[in-house]
Amino acid sequence: MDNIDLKILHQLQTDARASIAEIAAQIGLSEPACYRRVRELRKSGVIEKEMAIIKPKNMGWPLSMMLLVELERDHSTIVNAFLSRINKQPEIIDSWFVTGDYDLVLQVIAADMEAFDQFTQQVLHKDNSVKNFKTLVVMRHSKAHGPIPPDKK
Amino acid sequence: MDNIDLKILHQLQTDARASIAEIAAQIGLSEPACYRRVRELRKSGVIEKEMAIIKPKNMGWPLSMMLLVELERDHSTIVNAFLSRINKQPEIIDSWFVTGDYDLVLQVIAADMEAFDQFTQQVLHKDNSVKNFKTLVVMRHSKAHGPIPPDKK
DNA sequence: AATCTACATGATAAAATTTATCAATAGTGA
DNA sequence: TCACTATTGATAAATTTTATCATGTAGATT
Repeated sequence: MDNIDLKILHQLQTDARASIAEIAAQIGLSEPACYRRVRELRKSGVIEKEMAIIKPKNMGWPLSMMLLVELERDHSTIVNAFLSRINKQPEIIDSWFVTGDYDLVLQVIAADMEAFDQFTQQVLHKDNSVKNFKTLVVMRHSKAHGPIPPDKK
Repeated sequence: MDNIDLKILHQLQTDARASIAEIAAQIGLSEPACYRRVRELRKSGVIEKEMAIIKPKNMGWPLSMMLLVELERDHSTIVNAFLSRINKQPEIIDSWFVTGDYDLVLQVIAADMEAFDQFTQQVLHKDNSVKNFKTLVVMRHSKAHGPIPPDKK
């Protein structure tokens, strides 16, 4: 994993559909050499996946929330069970297990407020592992999926 | 935007490198027809972009934080100015403007704690728009970029 | 110093995929 | 029924990805 790889990764975070030829030109490398690096980055798992980014509202999910969850206990077995349980919910599109004033940050999408209310009832209120949670309604996703810079500042 | 488009979008969120032929087969459509739909979805902006997903730690950013920020004032001009200012920071890879107990949720990456401390000094403490903020240290990104389901539950 | 090995590179060619062209089909409203 | 529009499928051309092979460079060994 050298500087060239980092540049490739940065490029692919901006546009995963750029052709190998374009990337190769950008970083001054031959096409096959660039191709092999990209292939290795994919195979090794450094590139987790390549995916389309779509605004939830454009797929019929106009509401987006950030949930700050506090759990009852910190025991890892319980936490892991809880995480694998809730991560099955398709409405939860991102979930971060954190330490600080809360234990979990969830990004949840919903078709409407009623559906969101149902979600909280079934997934959170019913669950004994949840002590409480706060809902932040997303008004604007003001910066989305910024590319991770190749250099540390 | 019909059901077929939604299925295509779901597919592309799982794997943006699937060939048109694969997608077409999956949803029972000819290759050219499928191709044209994908092209329109891209052109119309429904597909915002296609990008590689990479864990920050694999690019030399081992630390990840969620910041819960409270702003001094709600005036939209001030808020917008603040947002466009901080969104320039490459360490901020996602930023949600929300309503509730906080005004802003930021995902920030850092090479180490010292760099993170510097970041908060320069970007947050120095800024008059910031009333205060809480830091949640990410221990695990337990669900990442879940695909947005094509149907509303 | 010479040589060997491991590894990444570039040139080229083959395979696969994307994209354009065109004729045919299905659905709409007059 | 008859145009009109929009979408489709078949085919072919253009582009891109991928494989093959020979070359070159750096580090280790004799």
